[in-house]
Amino acid sequence: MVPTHDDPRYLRSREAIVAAAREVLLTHGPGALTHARVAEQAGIARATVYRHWPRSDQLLSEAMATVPMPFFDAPASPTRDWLVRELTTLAQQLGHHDVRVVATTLASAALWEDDMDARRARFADLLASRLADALDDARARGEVDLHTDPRDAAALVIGPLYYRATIERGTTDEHVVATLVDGLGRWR
Amino acid sequence: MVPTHDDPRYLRSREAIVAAAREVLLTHGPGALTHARVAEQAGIARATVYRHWPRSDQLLSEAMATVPMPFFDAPASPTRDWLVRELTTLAQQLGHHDVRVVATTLASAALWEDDMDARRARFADLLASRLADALDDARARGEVDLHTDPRDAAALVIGPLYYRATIERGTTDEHVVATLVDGLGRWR
DNA sequence: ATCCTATGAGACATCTTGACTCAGAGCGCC
DNA sequence: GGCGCTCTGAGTCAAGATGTCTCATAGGAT
Repeated sequence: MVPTHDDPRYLRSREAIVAAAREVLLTHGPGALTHARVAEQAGIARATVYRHWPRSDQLLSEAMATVPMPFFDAPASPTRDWLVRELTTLAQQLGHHDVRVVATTLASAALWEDDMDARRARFADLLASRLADALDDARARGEVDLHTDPRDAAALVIGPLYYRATIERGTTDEHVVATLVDGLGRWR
Repeated sequence: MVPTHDDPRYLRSREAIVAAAREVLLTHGPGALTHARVAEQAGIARATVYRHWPRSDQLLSEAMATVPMPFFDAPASPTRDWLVRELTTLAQQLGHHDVRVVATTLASAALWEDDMDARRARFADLLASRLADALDDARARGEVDLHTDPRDAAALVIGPLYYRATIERGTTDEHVVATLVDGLGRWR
């Protein structure tokens, strides 16, 4: 009666579809993400794809969810060193094609689809919160005198990396990361 | 024999198509930009749209070109004041839906289409060059000691505004702009 | 071995896409 | 005003895409 969803055949198809959707998204872009194309890439029947994800925007959601996006790790002390490490990692991840695809697709799709916008909001909020918390903590410990509101910090330090990666299509070096961190406030 | 291209009928159709394409792009997104939809929006025959722009990516190019994008004006002195003015304007323009649509569409489409990537590169280079030139000039006049390479300045100051507008979907206030400008170097 | 469920293969109607045709209207020119 | 020329509107058409449905069969639980 009720669909099981733990049938090995079901899970196998599901995995094949997700992997194929991911592949299509990353190599041909969100515009190429159709049921037919995913079925072909996965080597399964078109009807099966429809059974799992009836609408193609769900397919896109799923495909995007499979690409690991950069987040801030748990803060460490001293906060300045932690922040430099995290931003360097983030800059490096933004150098990867997969991450750029998902980031730009997210920013673009969020303007037209509600669930994509919700995903964007969660993503932005998570980054901003983690950074703000770490900075609040550093400030409480007297490690830094901030020049700005901690909630602005994400835009201030991630923004340049993001712009560099998606608009200028280049990489960000260590020196720029250090400049960004020092721009947040006076570190002791 | 040879198509004229200054026939009033031709120009009228062209204008109607461009306006309609712009409208469709801005209200329904690049995915909705089809010949049929543009024809309907423009109130003209579908075949006419094909005659003017046979491929739909050309339609997208045209539509995007109709939206005025922010650039830096000619530098004024003192450079710091000019820069604050320009960045404030830029932040305000990034608050407009039209500009966000074109910016995110550009970043996204550039990953999949060569001419979009060329457009992106021109856009990024123009912004970076104008800013770098203005900063070089300010440095030569002794107005500023830069902390970074002037070619990095665009990412450093535009990046946060761009991130704020497209990922966090918020506005940037004057104080943040001032922080950004002061982060570039020591102004005299 | 038996039953149940998911899949594969295909049929099917419908919609979309891009090309083409042709009559008629709009425009430049005299 | 009248005469050509060219562009447009409206429609047709074939090919392909899209979404639904059916049914035989294979995979897996018991």
